[in-house]
Amino acid sequence: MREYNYSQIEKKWQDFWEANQTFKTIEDSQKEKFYILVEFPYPSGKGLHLGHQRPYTAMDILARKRRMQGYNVLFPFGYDAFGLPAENYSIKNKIHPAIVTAENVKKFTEQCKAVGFSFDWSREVNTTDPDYYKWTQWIFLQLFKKGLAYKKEMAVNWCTDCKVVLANEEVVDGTCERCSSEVVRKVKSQWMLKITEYAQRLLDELEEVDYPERVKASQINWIGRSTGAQVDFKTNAGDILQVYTTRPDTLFGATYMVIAPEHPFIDEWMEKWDKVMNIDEIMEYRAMAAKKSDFERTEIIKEKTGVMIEGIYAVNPVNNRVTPIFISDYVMMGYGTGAIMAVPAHDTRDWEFAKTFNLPILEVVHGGDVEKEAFTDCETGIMINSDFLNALPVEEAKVKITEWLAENKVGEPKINYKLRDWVFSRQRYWGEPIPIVECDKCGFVAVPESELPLKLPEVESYMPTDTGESPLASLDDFINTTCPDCGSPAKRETDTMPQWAGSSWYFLRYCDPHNPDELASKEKLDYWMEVDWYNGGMEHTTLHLLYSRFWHKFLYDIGVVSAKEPYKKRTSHGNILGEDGQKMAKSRGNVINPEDVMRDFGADGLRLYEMFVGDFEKAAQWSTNGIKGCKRFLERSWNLQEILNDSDNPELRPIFHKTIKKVSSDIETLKFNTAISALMTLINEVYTSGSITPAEFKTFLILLNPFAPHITEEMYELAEFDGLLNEQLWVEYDEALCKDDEIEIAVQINGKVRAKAVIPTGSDNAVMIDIAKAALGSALDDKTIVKEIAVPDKLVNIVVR
RNA sequence: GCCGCUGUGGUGGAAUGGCAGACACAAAGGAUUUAAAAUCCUUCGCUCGUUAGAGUGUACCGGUUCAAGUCCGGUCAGCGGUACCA
Repeated sequence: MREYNYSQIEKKWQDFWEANQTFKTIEDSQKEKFYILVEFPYPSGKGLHLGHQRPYTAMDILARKRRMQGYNVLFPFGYDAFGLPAENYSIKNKIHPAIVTAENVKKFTEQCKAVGFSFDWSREVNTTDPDYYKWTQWIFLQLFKKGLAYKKEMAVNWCTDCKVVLANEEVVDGTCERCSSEVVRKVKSQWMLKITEYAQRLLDELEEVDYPERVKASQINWIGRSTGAQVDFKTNAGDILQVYTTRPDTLFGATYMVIAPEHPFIDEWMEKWDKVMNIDEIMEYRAMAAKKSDFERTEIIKEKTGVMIEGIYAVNPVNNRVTPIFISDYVMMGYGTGAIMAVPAHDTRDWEFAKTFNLPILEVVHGGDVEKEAFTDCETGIMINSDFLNALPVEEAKVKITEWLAENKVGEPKINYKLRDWVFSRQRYWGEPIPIVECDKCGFVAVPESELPLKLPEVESYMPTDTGESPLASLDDFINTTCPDCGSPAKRETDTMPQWAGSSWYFLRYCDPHNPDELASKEKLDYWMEVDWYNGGMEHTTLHLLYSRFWHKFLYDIGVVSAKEPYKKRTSHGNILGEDGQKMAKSRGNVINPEDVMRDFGADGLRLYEMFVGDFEKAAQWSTNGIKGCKRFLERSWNLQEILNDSDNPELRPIFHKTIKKVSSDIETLKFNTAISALMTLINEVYTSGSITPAEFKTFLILLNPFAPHITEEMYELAEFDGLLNEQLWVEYDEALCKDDEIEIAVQINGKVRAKAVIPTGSDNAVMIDIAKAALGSALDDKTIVKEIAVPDKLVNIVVR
C-alpha cells in the first residue's frame, strides 16, 4: 500500500480544486443559500498566522459540511488592505504601498490555498482596489447627503508618533493602539459620522440577532444608554446652565455645580460679565487641564482638583437655593451637557470633591452614613429633606420630580449615550480619499458620483506632516479643483478614511463583486443577505461590528439592502497562544510559523490540531506535542485501507451512528474538539474489531472530510468509490441504531456506586431495579429501603436507612 | 469601581443534575529491532492496601437534591474589556 505522503496528496487536491473551480459559487434558486463569513484579514507582511487559521479552518469545516448537506454555500474571502503598516513600510523602504500590498496579498492567497480553505476565489475583494473603494466613497456621499457626515472642530486624540488622529476606540489606556505612543488632545477639524443617531436602533435590534451574550453585553455597554433628566439652573449671569443627571430624585441635595474646563460658558462669562473675581485662577486651571493628555486624565490618581468661579452662582429650580459653580476636569465636555449638579451625599465623585473642598454634604436619601461615604443605593433608600418627595422610595421620586420639572418648564426627561460620533478623518495617505470639495461660496460639496472613484494620486512622499496634514495636502494638482456646484476654484479634502470604512460593507460586495454599476445588485443582495453565520474575534466587537451594523442600517434606510441587520449569527473564536501560554509575539520568541508546522505535519494535520486543541471559543495554548497526536490519528485513518474488507461487523453499527450524530451536532455548536475525539474513539473501536466495510469506510471519510479534506479525498479515490468525496451527501444517523443491545449501569446505595449490572437497553425501571438488587447481593440484607430511583439506561440508586 | 469570562490529574481538555477525568499529550514498564525511530500492548488523580478493595477528590465555605464539577447563596484567585459617563 502507498505511504501517507501528505505533501504530495495535499498539492494534488489543491491543484485539482483550483483547476476545476470546485468551490466557485453561483446563484441557484433551487437550493437553499447559506452565507458563511470570516473576517477578511489585513494582509501584513508577516503572512498568514495561526490566529487566522483557526477561525478560517472552523468556518471552512462548516462550509464543507453545509455543501454536503445540499446548501448553496457562499464562502468568500478578501483583503482589508488599507492601513498604517503598509504605509509605514512604504515610508521606510520607499516603495508604493500598492506594490507592497499586492505582494502581501499574493503571499496570503498562496498560504490560504495551501491550508485547503474552500473559499470562492472568484469573488475575492480588496478594499484598496479603486473598483471597490468607489463604493466605499459612494456610501460616504450618501451619508453626507443625508446629513450624517459632517465636519467639526473638535479636540481629537493625536498620536504623537504616528502623527495621526485616532478614533476614541483606537486609544488604549491613553496610548496609541498601534504604536503605544502617547496620545494627546489636539483641536482639529474632522469629518464625523453620526453613529449616535443610530444608537437606539443599534441597541434595540440586537434582540433580533443571534450573537453570544458576551458580544451583546459589550455592545450594550459600549453604547451606554442611561435615562435621567436634563435640569435647567438659572445663573446670575443670565444664562441657563443645563445639567444632565441620572438621579433627578436627589435634586434637593445639590450643594454645588461643576462645569467642564472646556465649557463654552466660561468664555462668555469672562467676556460679558465683569464680576468674575478670580479670572486668572480659572484660566490657569483651564490651561493646565487642556495640557493633560488622556493618559494623565485616566492614569493619575483621581484626586479631585478644581476652582470655584467666584462671582457667578446658579439657582436650584426646586428650592431657589443659591449654588456655587466650580470648574473641574472630573466633568467631561463630551458627555451629557458638560455640566453637572453635584450631590455629594449620593455620588462618590461628588463626595470626594466635597471632602477635598470642604463643601456641605446634604443627605436626601436615607439609608447610609453620608459622612463616611456616598450612599448611592437606589433600591433601599427613602427620600428625606426633599419637600414633596419626602418618604418616597428613590424610583418613585425620580418619576415625580421629572414630572415636576416638566410642569414647571425647568427640565425634561432625557436619555444619554456614552457612544460618541465616529471620527472619520485620517491624515494619512493609504486610505480612501474623502470625496468632498470645499468651496468658499458653497461650503462642503460632494464630488459628483459620476467622478467616482476619486483615486488616490501618486505622491513622492508618504510621510505624514508635523502640521497634521495628510501627505495629499502637498499635491497642488490634487487639491486644486473647481466646485461641482458653482464652478469657482475650490479645494479638495485631503484627509482619507479610516481603515474601518472598507470593512464596514465588504460582505455586501461579495454578493456581486464585479458589478460596475452598483455596490451590488438588489437581486443578488436579496438572494445572499443576511450573512447566515459570521465568525470573528472578540477584539472587533465594539469597533468593526458596531460600525458595520451602523452602515448596514443606513443602507437599509436608503433602500440598498432589505434587512435591518447584516449578520444573523455571530460567533467568536479564542486566540492561539504560544507554548508558554502567552500571546504569540516576536519579542517573546514564542511565535509558531504555520509553514513549518505544515511541512512537518501537513495541512490536514494542522487543521485537525487547531480544532482539537481546545474549546474553539476560548484561547488555546499551542503544543507541538499535541499536534503529534493528530498526525498519528491521520496515519491511523490512512491505514484503515489495510483492514478494508467486506466482512460485516454488526457490533460496530451503534458506534457509527453515535459518531454521525455527535460529529454532526458538534460542528453546529463549534465543539470541534469533541467531534474529533468522537472520530478518534470510532477509529479505536474499528481497530479493535479488526475490519471495516466499504460502506462504513465511506461514512468515516465523509465525517472526517470537512476537517481533513485532502487525505480523505485521496482515500476516497484510492477506494474507487464513485465521483468525488466533496460531492457526496452528508451522512444521516438513525436514533434507534445509536443504542447498543445491552448496557452497563451503575448500581448505587445512597448515591455511592456499589455494583455494576448489565441490562438490556431500554429496560423498564422495575426491571432495572430488580437486576440492580440482584447485583447488590447481600449488601441490602439488614437495610430498610426508603426509596428506589432508576434512571433509564444509566443507573439505579437505592436509598436506605 | 462596573461588565464579561474562567478555576477539574503531570499537561491540553471531556462530562442534557445521573458512574468525574472521554479523547489526546507527557511519563513509566513491556513487545518488536543489532540499535534507534516508528508501531503495538500495559499502567497512569491522590491516600492506604501485595491483589481484591476501601477512603478521598472538580479553588474555598454553606445550601437545595435520592444524586452537584454542573443548580442556589457567599468567599477567594486569575484573565479580558471598560471607566471620573454624572
